[in-house]
Amino acid sequence: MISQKAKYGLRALVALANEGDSLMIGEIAARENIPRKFLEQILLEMKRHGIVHSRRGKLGGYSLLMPPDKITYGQVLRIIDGPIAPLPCLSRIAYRRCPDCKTEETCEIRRVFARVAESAREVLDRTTIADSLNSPLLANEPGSGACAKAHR
Amino acid sequence: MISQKAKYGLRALVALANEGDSLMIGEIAARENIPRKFLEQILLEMKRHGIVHSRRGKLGGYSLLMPPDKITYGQVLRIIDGPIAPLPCLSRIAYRRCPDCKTEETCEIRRVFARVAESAREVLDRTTIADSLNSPLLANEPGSGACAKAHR
DNA sequence: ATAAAGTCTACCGGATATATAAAGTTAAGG
DNA sequence: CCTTAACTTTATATATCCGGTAGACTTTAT
Repeated sequence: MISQKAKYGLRALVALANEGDSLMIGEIAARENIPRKFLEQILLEMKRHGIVHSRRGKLGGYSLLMPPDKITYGQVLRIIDGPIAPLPCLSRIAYRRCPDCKTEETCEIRRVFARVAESAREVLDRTTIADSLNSPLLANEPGSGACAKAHR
Repeated sequence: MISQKAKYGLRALVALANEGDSLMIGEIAARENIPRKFLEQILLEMKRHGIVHSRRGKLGGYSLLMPPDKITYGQVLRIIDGPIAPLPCLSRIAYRRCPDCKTEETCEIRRVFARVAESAREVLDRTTIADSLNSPLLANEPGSGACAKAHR
């Protein structure tokens, strides 16, 4: 299960992309039904990771720092929820050896979850915010969503 | 990430399948490097779900209640960790509506995670304990692991 | 009867999830 | 320049889960 926080974060990005312009936290929170103060934390975190940009003061707000088709689901999930891999010893961003488990190469269950991780990444790293837009305007260039759709 | 508990549970089942016979909790715990008392809870839970069988008293122990190629990874994970679906509104065993999210059909992120869930199930529901055995004796009938392997 | 196994119930410390609160900073507009 | 409406930062709260331990109890073979 992904966290509520990640769900909120993704929905906020989709809202920003749909708007195509800057939006205030309060406006996003209201539209997407997200607790306002919680959303603040989430957007802050995404800002620190260079996904969004903010302007302070009156007339402030958040806006995307990259085009929607460059922001992948995987990227966002890794920021908010951490590794996608189902085992620490399969994570690319936070590899840790399993403390039990004698040898990694012969671990019976590792092989299985490696396949799960691979197929999850296949979807999450190829699907972008642009693939979730309301108006399917720019979502249909060959690079992104179409590929992910074609593969299954 | 799957829980430590699920990892232990799967490894215990593989150990039982490799042995092909009854094993005491303490023996499994020692072989697989699992805290003994914790393993008790895990095996009990699997017993309640009809995966294993136990004998009490001296000469007691645990043994599999089904052939290893009938026990899927998905089955075990659902018992120990709960739903495989990344969103509650995508779970088959524990469906819950997302409390936020106005309409389920148009939820932008739901479609994406539906594909993740599908591909995870594709692996986990087709892979069995038999696919993880040491000796690849009976692991090669067409029904189970071979199919999962062929698909990617 | 006793030793050795599983069974049951309870508990515990730390981490994580989901927020909420309060006290700043910054910038626009009058 | 001062007010206001935004974002920022830090702290706090609370509930739940995770990983594990403890101890008393029941069952069975010898």
